[in-house]
Amino acid sequence: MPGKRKVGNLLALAVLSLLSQQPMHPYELGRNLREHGDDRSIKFNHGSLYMVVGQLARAGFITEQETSRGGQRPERTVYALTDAGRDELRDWLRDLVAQPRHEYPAFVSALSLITALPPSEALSLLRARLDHLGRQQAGIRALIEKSQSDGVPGLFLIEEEYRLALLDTESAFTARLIERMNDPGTDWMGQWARFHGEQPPAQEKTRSPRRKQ
Amino acid sequence: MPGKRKVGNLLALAVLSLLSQQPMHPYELGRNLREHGDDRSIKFNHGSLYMVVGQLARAGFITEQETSRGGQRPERTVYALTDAGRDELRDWLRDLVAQPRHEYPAFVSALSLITALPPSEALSLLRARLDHLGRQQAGIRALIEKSQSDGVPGLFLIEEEYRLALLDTESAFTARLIERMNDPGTDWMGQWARFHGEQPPAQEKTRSPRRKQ
DNA sequence: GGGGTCATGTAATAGGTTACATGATTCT
DNA sequence: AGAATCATGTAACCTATTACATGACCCC
Repeated sequence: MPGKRKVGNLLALAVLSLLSQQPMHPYELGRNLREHGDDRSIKFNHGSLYMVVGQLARAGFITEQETSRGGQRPERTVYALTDAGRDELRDWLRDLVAQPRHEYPAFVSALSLITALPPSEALSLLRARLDHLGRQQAGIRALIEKSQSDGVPGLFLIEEEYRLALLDTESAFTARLIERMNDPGTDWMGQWARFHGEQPPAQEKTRSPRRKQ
Repeated sequence: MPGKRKVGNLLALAVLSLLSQQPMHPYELGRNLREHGDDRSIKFNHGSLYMVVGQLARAGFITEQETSRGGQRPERTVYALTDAGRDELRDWLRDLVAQPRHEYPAFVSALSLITALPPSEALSLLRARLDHLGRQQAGIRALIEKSQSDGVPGLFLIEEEYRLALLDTESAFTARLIERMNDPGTDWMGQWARFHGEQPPAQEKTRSPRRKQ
């Protein structure tokens, strides 16, 4: 429903945002993204950056401003935001904040197929995940505390706080899943064992109670 | 770190899983994915399906079994899982369950750049999001209840429950963010207003307290 | 002064999405 | 019978990731 953007990669949004502060050449964009840790929130790699900059230029959101300054370095081009680019930045961001969209986290996929594993193995894998999650949580907590003690205003930590909240939820869910599997009251292990290894029945899933036949 | 898979698209995992139950031709795979609502957990579109099937075949995880049955329909090819494919399915799934990996949800990106919007606008956009989230939550709750009353075992609803848990977290976080913005004690709106519209300072973000200079 | 790594970018390849094509079935 | 929809796939086009290239600076 939300009409396609000319340039869809979120990396482009970060580029627009940086250029809204001052003109830069691509490499500088990359440096800023890394230094400010934006690459934790937005997938970034060298190649994609140049691609995205090219797309933005073709779409008229940014323009070359000057070119080939500096001694004998390989010809760098400085880009600046256009008015259209400024509009796109605002509009895109508005959309992103206001409109949640359906996403596909890997763990959702994993859960939807997990019954293909034998139940006892699934249990131990879930325990391993819980372990790793704990480490990640600790990492983010440390990061937040360090930033705070470095005087970074709380405003600039919200995305890490959000990420942490997601991790907490995932941990809690995983732990609860393990419990439910072990709880004989739910008979999950029984169902699981019955489905596992049988051919057709793993079919009968979520919706669509098999039309009449 | 986790060595690249020959075929990386999660849709391929779903294909392996379906073929582990019985051989099928691609269109049938698609029908099953849709009918069982797997397309809520795994991104799916017609074109990608054929691509992925091709990749799996080249990688030796599946093979053509028979071809061109049926009257004058356009030549359909039935694929079956190979032993290598069965191994890959298990191994991939194990990895996916046990190892959480860094992801990039759109809302994290949005939060990391949200200060580019004027604070009052951000507030109303967040309220709008909260609204949409509420609707999505209601939708999933309804789906789960309907499935339960249709007799679908709880085991097959875990991925929807997990998704719901994520939504709940996002809602709570968003609501709390709105509160904190309105709380004069935090002075977020003050900081925000100061950063917003100023050129360089929106720089000073998360990590890296600007090396000495 | 030669071996790394920084700075800067281009090109080749692989991956994924959209559009196109066409016989069969069903609806009105 | 013509329109819509299903069934089935191929091809064209974008996007994104990896690999390649090369002068400058920095370290011991």
